[in-house]
Amino acid sequence: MKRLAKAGELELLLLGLLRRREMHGYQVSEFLETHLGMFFDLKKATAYNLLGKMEEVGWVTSREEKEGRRPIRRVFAITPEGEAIFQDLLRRSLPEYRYPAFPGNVPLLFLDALPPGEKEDLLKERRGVVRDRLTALETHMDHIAHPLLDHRREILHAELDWLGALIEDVEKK
Amino acid sequence: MKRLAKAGELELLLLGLLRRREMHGYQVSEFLETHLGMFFDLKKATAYNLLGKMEEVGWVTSREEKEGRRPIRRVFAITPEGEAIFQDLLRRSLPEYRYPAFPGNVPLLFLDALPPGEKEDLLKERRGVVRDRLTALETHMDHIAHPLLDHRREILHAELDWLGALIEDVEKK
DNA sequence: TCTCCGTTAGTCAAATTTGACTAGTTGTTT
DNA sequence: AAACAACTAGTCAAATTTGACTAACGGAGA
Repeated sequence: MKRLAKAGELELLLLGLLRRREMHGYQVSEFLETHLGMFFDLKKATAYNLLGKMEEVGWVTSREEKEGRRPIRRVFAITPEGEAIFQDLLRRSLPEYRYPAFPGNVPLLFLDALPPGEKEDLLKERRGVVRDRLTALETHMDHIAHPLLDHRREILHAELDWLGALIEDVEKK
Repeated sequence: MKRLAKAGELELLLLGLLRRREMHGYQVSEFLETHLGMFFDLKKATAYNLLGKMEEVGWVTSREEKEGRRPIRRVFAITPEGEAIFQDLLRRSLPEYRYPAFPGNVPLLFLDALPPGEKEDLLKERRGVVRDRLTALETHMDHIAHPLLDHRREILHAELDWLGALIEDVEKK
């Protein structure tokens, strides 16, 4: 058996899913896409890759399954070692906080490159987009409740406030 | 000359830097690390790679420079085509808003896996970490002002509020 | 019943990103 | 002045991630 790979959030995510019930690869990637795609972005091929690695190190097992005349599929299940890793990883990563990356902020470095009038227009356009996102989210939240949705609302709120202040600042210049 | 590559934030960032003044690769990567490392995370090797690609498509040029007895270095400068791309990219990306990824939120999906007492403890520990980050940032902000620092403060604030509400929720359970 | 289309299940080559390494230069200590 | 650390400048192989592809099956309509 191979050496322990270092585990990150993606491994935690996959282990956490397999903990609920065993799943075949397609099921995993579909669940990720439809239920968690809003929050995390783990593509199908990456999921398959990670599942393969985690099998190599013994955190998950797989067996082949043939149902009806559908193509054979590999069903993954978490092992006791995987569960141990999950428990450890959960406890170590929950209290951590790493500041997320905001690649969308890059253009904000170069506001100086824009003529005075256009600058405000583009910022206001951005604010409009954020506003729309927020209203869409709040509508959505009438139906479904989840802490991560609350999180997103808070973040969008913060973006709005910040953009508002920035626009004011740029305007009074 | 090669076909146009599709440009993203990283290209915008590099073009924006080279717009101010020409720089050699090491200078670029050092500037990224020391001045922008807090905000964006673009490693040295990636920067070199992108500079190479951007040279292939004609957005930047490079010439060799020998200073004193130091090793030869390649000095990169933006071209008129690069400037055009920069202008276009800036105007298209500024009003966009893509929600950032929060990989650190993965463990929050699995709070159910923790016994009642520990859950609150770990969440409070996380809140402590965020709080410390915020105070550190506010101290830092007494000396330097920058919209992106304000942005970070707003985000950390939002995290704190959200964590507070979540902890309350979990406690009253 | 034949055809076409969307779903299921997964693979693969190519693109991207990174950590580790090299190798010369300057500075510092003893 | 010898030894050693730290800075400069960049390269490279390996790991990661992705978009595009395959191929079989099930169902709907003509």
